[in-house]
Amino acid sequence: MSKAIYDHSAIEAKWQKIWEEQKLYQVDPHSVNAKNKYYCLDMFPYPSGHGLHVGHWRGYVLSDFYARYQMLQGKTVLHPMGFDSFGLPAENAAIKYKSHPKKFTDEAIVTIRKQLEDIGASFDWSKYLSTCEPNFYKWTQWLFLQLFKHGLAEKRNALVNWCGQDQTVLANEQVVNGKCERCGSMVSKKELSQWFLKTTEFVDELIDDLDGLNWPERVKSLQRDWIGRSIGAKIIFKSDDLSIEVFTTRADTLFGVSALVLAPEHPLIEKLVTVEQKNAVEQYQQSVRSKTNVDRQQQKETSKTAVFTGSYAKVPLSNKEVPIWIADYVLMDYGTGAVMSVPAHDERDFQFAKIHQLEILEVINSNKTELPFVESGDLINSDKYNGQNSKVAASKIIEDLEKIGAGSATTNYRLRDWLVSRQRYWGAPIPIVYDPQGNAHAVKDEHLPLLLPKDVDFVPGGESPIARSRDFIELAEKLYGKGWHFETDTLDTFFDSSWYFFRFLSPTDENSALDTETIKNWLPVDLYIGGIEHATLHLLYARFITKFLAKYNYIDTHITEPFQQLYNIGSINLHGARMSKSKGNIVSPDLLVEHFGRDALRGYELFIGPMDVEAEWNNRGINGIHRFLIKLYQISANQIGEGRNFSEQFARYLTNINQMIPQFRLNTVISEAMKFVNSIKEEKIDKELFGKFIITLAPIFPFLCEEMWQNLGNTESVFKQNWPIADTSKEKTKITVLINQKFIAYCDDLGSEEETKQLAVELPEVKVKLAAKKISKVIYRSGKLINLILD
RNA sequence: GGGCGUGUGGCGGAAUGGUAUACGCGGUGGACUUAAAAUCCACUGCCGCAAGGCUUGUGGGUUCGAGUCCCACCUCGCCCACCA
Repeated sequence: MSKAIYDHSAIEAKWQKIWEEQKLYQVDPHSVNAKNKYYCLDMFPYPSGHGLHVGHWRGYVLSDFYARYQMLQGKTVLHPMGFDSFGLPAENAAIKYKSHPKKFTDEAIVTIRKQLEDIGASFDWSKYLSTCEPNFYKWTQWLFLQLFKHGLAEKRNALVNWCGQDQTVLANEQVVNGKCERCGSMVSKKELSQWFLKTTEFVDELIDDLDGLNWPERVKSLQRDWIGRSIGAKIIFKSDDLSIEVFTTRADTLFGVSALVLAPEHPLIEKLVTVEQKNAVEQYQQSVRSKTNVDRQQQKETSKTAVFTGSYAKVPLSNKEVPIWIADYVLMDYGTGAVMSVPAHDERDFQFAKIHQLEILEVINSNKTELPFVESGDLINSDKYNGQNSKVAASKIIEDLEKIGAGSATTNYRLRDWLVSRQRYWGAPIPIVYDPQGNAHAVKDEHLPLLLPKDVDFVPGGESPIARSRDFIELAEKLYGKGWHFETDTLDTFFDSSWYFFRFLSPTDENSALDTETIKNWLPVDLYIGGIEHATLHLLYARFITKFLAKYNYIDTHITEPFQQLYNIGSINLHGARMSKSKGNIVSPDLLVEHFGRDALRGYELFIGPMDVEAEWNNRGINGIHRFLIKLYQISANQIGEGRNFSEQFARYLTNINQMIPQFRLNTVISEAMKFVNSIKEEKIDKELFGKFIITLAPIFPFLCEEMWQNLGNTESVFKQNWPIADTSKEKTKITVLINQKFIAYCDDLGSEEETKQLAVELPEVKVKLAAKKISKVIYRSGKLINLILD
């Protein structure tokens, strides 16, 4: 038998070129029947100067598997790729090297695009887009203006998150444990006038529509928790003529209130504080102000610092007088910034009351001796509500409060509006122009894109770099008149990525942002692949934008969700840590590709372990896949012909992988393929059967499979074929014979216990074990096993 | 503190309640080679010369049968965290 040489470099170069010439992956989205489409999308990358590592490959290989698999299922597959190319890293690099962010970005794009092509993924590059290009951000600006026109983009004063390192404000979602999500430095609070998008307008849909999505439960619950819906009541407490509003989820415990507690920043404090307490209160407020948010939150149970205002408030319905306190465990930016303290039935209030010697009155009956008792039960010490169940009592109390104008049922959310202004250069300018009186107006459509000015020193200085551009100042006056000026902040780059998946359907359309008809056919995305780190960032923003566009008919109103199925790929680690340039534990794919080939690396990325969990990289593991490919190639070159009938093995293989593929179990798909190949050994295999086998492997090993496919005499691409149909008709039913739980042999399943037992006891292996012993019991499971229990 | 995971050979990992350790890596021995690499073949959970016994974090339970289901505990990991 002659040795065929598996020359991966030659094979890969050959098919890469041919596929490109044939435009194998290019689709015309306008011509496709919606039923037969498959939109497969990767979270598009930021063009980092560090290039791709083997961890990045994993996601792209996975999405490419499904793109190609769906082609073989007869679907028209859209699998586009582009770059999320505005953002801080390029700008910071430019400052460091006294260059321009565009230059860094362009260079990185060239490198990464080359690396992406190396993967051999089925990207349709004709749909390419890059968010920093004017032909994209023109429409990003347009989108912002649509939000503005519908009153969903608004400039307002607010206490916002400020990153001193990056010299810009951040959205709530970009603050992680009090630190900047990008640079890790401490975030402080600043009162600033900023642009907000009203994500809270869609808050209920953002929670409720999660139910219909095929997303990992983990991500759904992260979003639910982030949005944080709590159903409860607003209750108004009177202190002389002042009204203090609190939010509570436990209106049933109203008769157990022993104090009102306000956040230190609460605006009513000034009016509430008595002369005697003035000094103490001001000192307390001062001490809180000097704490960072993290310090403030890290105290938790250990200490509940607080100060008394000297004033009292009346509890509605009971008319009890309770003291008004100030404590920093109450947060100004949640609810109303004030709470009613019920020590007997709330952990925090209990600690607070113990430290400051407040009354602890039980109003829910519990058998437990230990307080606080936070569950529901029947009311006690609550006047006419005594004996009622707390759930019932809560709604009754709210009803009664409503009658006297002292409260109402309400729902409170943790989600805040999305702050999108950034005081940095490398982003899309916010397309707003101010008249001489300072009123905001939309930049006219004919002036879009409002280009980023070039004459800018973009070293950050707390105000936006483009405010210092002469060109930008002059342009505003030229277009709009004397005294007019543009907004000088830029848009959060998450705004760019919140709509890019629509633009892939018409990336070069100069007349409109959205191709509504095509979007109607192609959205939602069928499979979206990326890391879990965007659970409450990008994925939330993209859902918001989609809901906005659907509500106002920019897209078909049925498309209320952007991503039907989401899959989170587990990270690839080295030495126990996620690969990153800063940790210095990067494995580059380039040498592996050269040595083992793209197919082998693709296969190993999938073989390394389950797709949704982290995996530890081991360079040597790729050997196994490479050997497998060599074996495969040998068979295709030398062992095709009349020989043993492998149709039974193949049927089993196909049945197994058909189950595994929808569950993303691609590591075991490869195992199954290896088993099948191992069973062939040196024997001949039927050409048609082997061809079917090649088709099933083509999504993983596209280059080699196309080569083998065409070497078998086929002239059309393997990706134009149909996925084989599993033939289960020939499968014989063999079942396991056990004696006292131990495996003994296989035997035919005759369908009934009696017949099968007769057959089983005649097997030589069974006869030996049985000897003179008596069978006391038979357990027969049709199609599975027969278990003979001996005395 | 709350939520969600996880625990199987030297390693990555496999196993609709039915032969635990598939598949691969690594290792050992052999073939080929002047030699090496590559490739191929055999063996490779643990104890034992063997027969045989033991083994899925620990302890219970359900079952003819448990890595898998139930209860309790331990380990490690991730996320959220004074959200009223």
